[in-house]
Amino acid sequence: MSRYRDTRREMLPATVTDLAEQLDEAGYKVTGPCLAVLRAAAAHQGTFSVHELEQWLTVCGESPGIATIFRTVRLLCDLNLLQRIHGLDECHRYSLGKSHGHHLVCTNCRAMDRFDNCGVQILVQQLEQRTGFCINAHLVELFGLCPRCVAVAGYARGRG
Amino acid sequence: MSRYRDTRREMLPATVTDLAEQLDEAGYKVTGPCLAVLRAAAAHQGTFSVHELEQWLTVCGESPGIATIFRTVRLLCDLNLLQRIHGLDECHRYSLGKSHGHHLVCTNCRAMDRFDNCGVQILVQQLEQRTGFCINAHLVELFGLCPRCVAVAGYARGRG
DNA sequence: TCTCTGTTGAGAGATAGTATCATCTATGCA
DNA sequence: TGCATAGATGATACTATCTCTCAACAGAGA
Repeated sequence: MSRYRDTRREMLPATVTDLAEQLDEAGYKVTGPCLAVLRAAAAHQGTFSVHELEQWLTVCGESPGIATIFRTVRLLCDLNLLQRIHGLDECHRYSLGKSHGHHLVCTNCRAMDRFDNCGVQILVQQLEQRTGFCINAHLVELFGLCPRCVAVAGYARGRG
Repeated sequence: MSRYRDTRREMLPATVTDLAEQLDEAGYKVTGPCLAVLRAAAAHQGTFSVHELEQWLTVCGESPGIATIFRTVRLLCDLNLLQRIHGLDECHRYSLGKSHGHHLVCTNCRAMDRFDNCGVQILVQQLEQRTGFCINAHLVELFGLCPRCVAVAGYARGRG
């Protein structure tokens, strides 16, 4: 077990503490650079890219190497503490959150809402019968405008 | 209108002819290198990457520059004749097909089935009410094993 | 304090994709 | 048929994302 629990716990926001504890429990050392990446991730509501984390850390005067940021992001993904967001055109954004969450992403401001029950079970059953596939994973992401952007821009809506 | 219709039509498979005609109708010249990329795409059942197209073309003794392949792929995407496949970890594969198709991809052999009605309309309505988002696009991709891979490997199934 | 083991970070490199620009080619017109 | 022109090509350089390697560093236990 790392020293993280003893020395740093009190001064960190809950999300960071939580993430750090899970890394700790998974047997990884929660070091300074690692903690910095966690803080950067936690500081970003909605979605973020690795580049954005790097910029945030630079602004804060902490800049672990880009390799460390990528490494920590990959680790968090492996532990299902971080989810990759699949955009319509890009796949280089992430959001903090436990496994099997789906995302509702604002295409204007990148705000994000998360939902769990995506209701594709019936579809999965139908397709398994029709195609003979054995379906064991799915990806459901929704895109649109968040209430604030709708209010600001008054965009017309359409269906994809 | 390009010369493509007059000179090349008879010697090409139907998929290629169809794609070429649509490029033609959209005002693009269907040249030799362009046609080669179309043939490469049509030759790949299921999904393919740009790198795979390049390799296929090289093997066939035709190798338009990588820029041309990317350019043609992007053009086909823009015209909705090609769809980007969002995998769980990668987003660098494509499949031929018209707009708003969803994909059921074999994670073992990359075989692909397509379906249109993904049944997320109810979910969209519920989420719009709950979150205030104005949802106008969605991404639904399913992953599993195709019948052949199921038969060969006898994989146990699980739910994602 | 020493040793061992895991982490960091710099840098090289892989992969995906774009931008630029000289050259080529199809097309329309005379 | 020849010419002018617009659009396509392809080589190359470049950016972005991400991985790999390895020496140096740091924490934990003896």
